[in-house]
Amino acid sequence: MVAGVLVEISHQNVDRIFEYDVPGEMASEIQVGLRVLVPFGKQELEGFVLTLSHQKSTDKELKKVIRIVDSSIVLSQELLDLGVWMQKETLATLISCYQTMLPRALKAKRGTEVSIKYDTYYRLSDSCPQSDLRSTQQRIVDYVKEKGSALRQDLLSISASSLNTLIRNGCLIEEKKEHYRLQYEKQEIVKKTLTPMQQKVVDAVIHGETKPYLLYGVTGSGKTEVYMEIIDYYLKQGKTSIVLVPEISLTPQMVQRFRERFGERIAALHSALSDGEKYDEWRRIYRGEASIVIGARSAVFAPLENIGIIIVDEEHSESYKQTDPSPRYHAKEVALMRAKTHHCSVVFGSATPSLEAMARAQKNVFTYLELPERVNGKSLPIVEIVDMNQAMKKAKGHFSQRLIQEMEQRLENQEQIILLLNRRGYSSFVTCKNCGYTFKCPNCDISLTYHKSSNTLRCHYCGYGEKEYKTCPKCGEKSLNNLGVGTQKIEEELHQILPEARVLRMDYDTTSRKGMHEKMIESFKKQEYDILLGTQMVAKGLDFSQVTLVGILNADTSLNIPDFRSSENTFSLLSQVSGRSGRAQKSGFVILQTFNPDHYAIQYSQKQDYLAFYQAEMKIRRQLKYPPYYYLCNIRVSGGNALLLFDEAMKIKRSLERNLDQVIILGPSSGNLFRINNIFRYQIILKYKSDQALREILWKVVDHYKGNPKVKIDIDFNPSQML
DNA sequence: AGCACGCCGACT
DNA sequence: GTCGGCGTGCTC
Repeated sequence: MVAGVLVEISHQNVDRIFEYDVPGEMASEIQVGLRVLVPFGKQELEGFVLTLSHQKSTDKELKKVIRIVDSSIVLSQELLDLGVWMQKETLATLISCYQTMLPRALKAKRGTEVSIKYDTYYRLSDSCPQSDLRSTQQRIVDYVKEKGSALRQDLLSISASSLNTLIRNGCLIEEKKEHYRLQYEKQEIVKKTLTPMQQKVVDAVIHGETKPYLLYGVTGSGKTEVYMEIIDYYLKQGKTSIVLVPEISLTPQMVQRFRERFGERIAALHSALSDGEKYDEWRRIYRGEASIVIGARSAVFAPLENIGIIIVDEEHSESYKQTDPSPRYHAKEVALMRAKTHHCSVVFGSATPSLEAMARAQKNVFTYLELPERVNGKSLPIVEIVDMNQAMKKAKGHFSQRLIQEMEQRLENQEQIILLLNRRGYSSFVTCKNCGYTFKCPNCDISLTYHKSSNTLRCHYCGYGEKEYKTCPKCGEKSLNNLGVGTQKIEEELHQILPEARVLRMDYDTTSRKGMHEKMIESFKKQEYDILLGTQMVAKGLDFSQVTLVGILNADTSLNIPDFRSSENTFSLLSQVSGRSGRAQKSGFVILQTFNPDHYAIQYSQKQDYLAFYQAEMKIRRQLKYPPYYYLCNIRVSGGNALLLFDEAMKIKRSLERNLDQVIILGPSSGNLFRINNIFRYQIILKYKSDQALREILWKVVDHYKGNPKVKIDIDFNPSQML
């Protein structure tokens, strides 16, 4: 037999099937979707078996498969097909598509093996006398009899010596069972009664057409309950579910809510798990032991069969697009593709739907559903804008008089406050007030950022660092200015303004230790603190009943990012964080400090009017030919020689101009990330309405440069950001 | 990605 | 004359 194998190297040159001879003794075991070890040139590599046949398709002598790695397949036919689709969609290598579908422990890659852990169990043998044993032995036998099969550790705790005697006498038979690193306690099943509006949405999905749905639900409208009810319906039909959430909202609390309802039917896949734990969860899913998978982007590849529903929560989140390592896939598109093969519906939920999703809803590609009211019957919080251009004069640090006044009142009433420091697109670079000198990375054209914890200036792109300077290296003046505020600075200010307030600071520094994030949330919930101060991470999903005030310290930093989605992202962030206020009995209030009080994203945030924002933003997108009116594609050309690179980029542009019509071609431009780690880059941006010929032509470009060490081509369809 | 083969510059 | 640069090509 001949096996067609795709080896583990992600490179255009070898991203194709290589054929191997299957030795006779392997013929009965080998299957498509298994990993095998094969000789490849001088090396030995792992690869996936993609085809099996009785005839080779080359004249060359075939080498032999060395061994089979897996006892059962790691990629089903569905996932193998999905990979081929992804490869065409993203123009990445096929092997990289398969690698991203699997937990690290199963990626065809040598040296990544994670050992399965086993527990030892005992059951009674037929020859075992049921009575007339010594008393401790009898206790063990009774215990095993009652349980059917008992864990060694438990029996040891009764009596080690009696256990050994029983084993020696052949009374107990040893069994090995897989030990999952994560153990779940059985939960009381909690089910909340749905409001009529929630029920209506549930009915629409489970009894309606099999198609994608967009669920627009304001913050606090109880979307999660709706998801769970839908999942429950399919669970009872013997079907499985996928729930995608942004990594940032995949908190233990969130998983806990699902576990309270569905117990051990839940498998959670998130970055906090170790490789071994992820592998265990993957195997529970694979074996059908878990039928509801909740996880971030890559959970869309969960090895489920018979999927009944796919839910994408916080649909607007940019985290569903993979940017950095290729394949640059979009989990929402993968979800739609899997739904198509499984003939199931998809629910995209958000309080601020992406323009793309909303536009699809308006064209009835998605069925539009809404939850316009909060479950507690309260109206959305009132948002007050403070114009910082005026308020600066009387402000203390970053706090306007109005905000301080409101905070004092909450402290008096023993209510809680959330403060958001919008750090998106924010950098704390160091400049000289005297001569304007800024510290830049010697390898990248990027300003260095000040890191207080280590007292160093660091480059975010390559990690280069140098110690902090006291004087300007150019003019020698002692007038270095640390631009940009961190949460630490704000915390210091708070202590001066409200010395009695108990402040909890939550940012990447304080939550990086494992488990800190949830600890902080718990202690804030218990009202051990008055004020929760943090970055983006305080905006999402948190549900604190005692929070009645949200203060947004700087609403507009994210407006200044040179990206066409900056308004959308700002509107979304502001809506999300405002929604943290007034979630229980008390009404919520929001103070929004801004230097751009007239900007439409700010204005509509204040009014909490998503639809009006949507319409305003759509007009702008149409004028500027941006999504959802046009698709975007970013072609990145990078390499070590800037001059040669520009020539090559121009060649690509001209060739695209010759071969494509009705496509707008911009660039090549260097952008502000021109040089990173001494690698230069240009980008060409395409705007297009229909992509019929585009992928084929771009594939030819990729093919032309494959193996060229001087020019690297990276293609990103529908990029999430375009800096 | 690795690794070998091959064709031109500065050395014992 | 040789050692070694990295351009080019191949891996079933």
